[in-house]
Amino acid sequence: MHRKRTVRTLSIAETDCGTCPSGGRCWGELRVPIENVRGRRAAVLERGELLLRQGESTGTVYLVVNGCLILRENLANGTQRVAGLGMPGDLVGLEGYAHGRHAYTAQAATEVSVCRLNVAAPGSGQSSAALLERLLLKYAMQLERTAAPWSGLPALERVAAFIENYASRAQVRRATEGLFSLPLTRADIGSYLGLAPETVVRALGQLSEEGRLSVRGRTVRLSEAVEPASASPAA
Amino acid sequence: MHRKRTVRTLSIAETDCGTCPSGGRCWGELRVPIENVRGRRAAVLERGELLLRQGESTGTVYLVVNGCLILRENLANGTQRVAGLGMPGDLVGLEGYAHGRHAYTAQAATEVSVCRLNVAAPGSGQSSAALLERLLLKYAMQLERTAAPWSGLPALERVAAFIENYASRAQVRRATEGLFSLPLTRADIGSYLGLAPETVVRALGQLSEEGRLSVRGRTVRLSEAVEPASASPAA
DNA sequence: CGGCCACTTGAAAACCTTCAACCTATGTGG
DNA sequence: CCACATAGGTTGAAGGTTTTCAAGTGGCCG
Repeated sequence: MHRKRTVRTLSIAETDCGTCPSGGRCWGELRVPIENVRGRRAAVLERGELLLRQGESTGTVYLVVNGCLILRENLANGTQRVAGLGMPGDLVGLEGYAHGRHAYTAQAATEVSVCRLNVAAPGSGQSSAALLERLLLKYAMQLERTAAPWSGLPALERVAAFIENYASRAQVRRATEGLFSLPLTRADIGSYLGLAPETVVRALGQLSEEGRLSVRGRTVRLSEAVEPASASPAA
Repeated sequence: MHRKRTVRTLSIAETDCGTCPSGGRCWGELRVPIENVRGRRAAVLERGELLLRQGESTGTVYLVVNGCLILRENLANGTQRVAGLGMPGDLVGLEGYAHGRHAYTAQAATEVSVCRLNVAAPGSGQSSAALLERLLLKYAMQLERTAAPWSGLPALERVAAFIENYASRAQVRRATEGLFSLPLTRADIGSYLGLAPETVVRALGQLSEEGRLSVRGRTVRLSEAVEPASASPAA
């Protein structure tokens, strides 16, 4: 194909959401009038162009005005998946803002116009309130976690990912040496992961057999961090 | 069972995150010191207690300090699913804040302690910046959408839900009478939904046959809102 | 002790993926 | 203007995984 990989230095103009032709529609059905929010309106991206790339370290946050962005994520095992869409009104680039590094590549699926938002860099304390930054950061992290990384995976991996994820969010490890108690029933886990309870049972059993963890009832012990799995040059 | 459905009026005390025993750990690995954030520390919820209920219309936002909350969602068809977990550092109750109505019921899976945050009601413009509110609202909506509603569904329903979701986010309907162009390949849709491209093809075909929509290539027309499917007394 | 709930296990059925072939539209070069 | 190349789309059949159904175990509490 001949997809243009350029991120043109888009023609940019100061805009005030109050006077923007979209009439604040991008901000959704809010009950509050748009007044003080200002953005930099960037011109249209053509189909195939990239707005940002995974790994890039810009803190720019964009608001999608029109069109559709595909958010593609390169997985550690070399495969790729579509992690989400950027639709009118969505904010894109928050992981870059929160972590200084974009979690996915955003490619225009149609013609897309975006606004670059004027958000102070995290930690600078310059923006209207320090609280704002803080909540933004929180949210970005939460969002990222919610975008379930176990979407297309087989049941075994889904359960494994869930356990790992739970352990990390529960801040296990340091304190308890990987031994902890899972406060969910098999049915709850299944409901969360989109699996039948029986499948959760069998997956846990198999993970036990494989030595990736040990389970007895709701007590789980994680095996040593067997997590690298990254820069392997396999196909 | 004998689960206590009470939300006790918890013993509440003003706290400053800077002097809290958790030492700001709830806020995660942030690069900025916690100074101005204040919360109201609520006492511990016992296992089984509810922090908030789906449909309730309070605008309270909580920060989980310790423990694990299960977020349960009652679906329109009468079934229930686990929509997520509330773990230490997570914000809970933002849908209530954003829409004035909680999207799920939060039940304590372990002993849980939370802080009630002092966030001004949306629209009041009282908080440190109007921008703050706005970003919060945006985020809450985005979060909610990201928590893919098609998690455990069969392929057919997943594709149907995706199309509906796309159409609504693309703000179709009004303008185009349900006729629009899907800017994704079958492979992209599959990758997003965790399905094989062939499965997407077949699902679209079947949805067409069933009259729920019509597809030709990337052109889609939604049928009349055939969405009620709610209060049917079927088993 | 009996009941309930969570958990476990096995076998059959349903579903989805994979593999392979073929079709269609679009754009390129002759 | 046509032939060809390519990416996307479609269809069929085989195989694997997950769900469903059914039965049985174990622990906790009244």
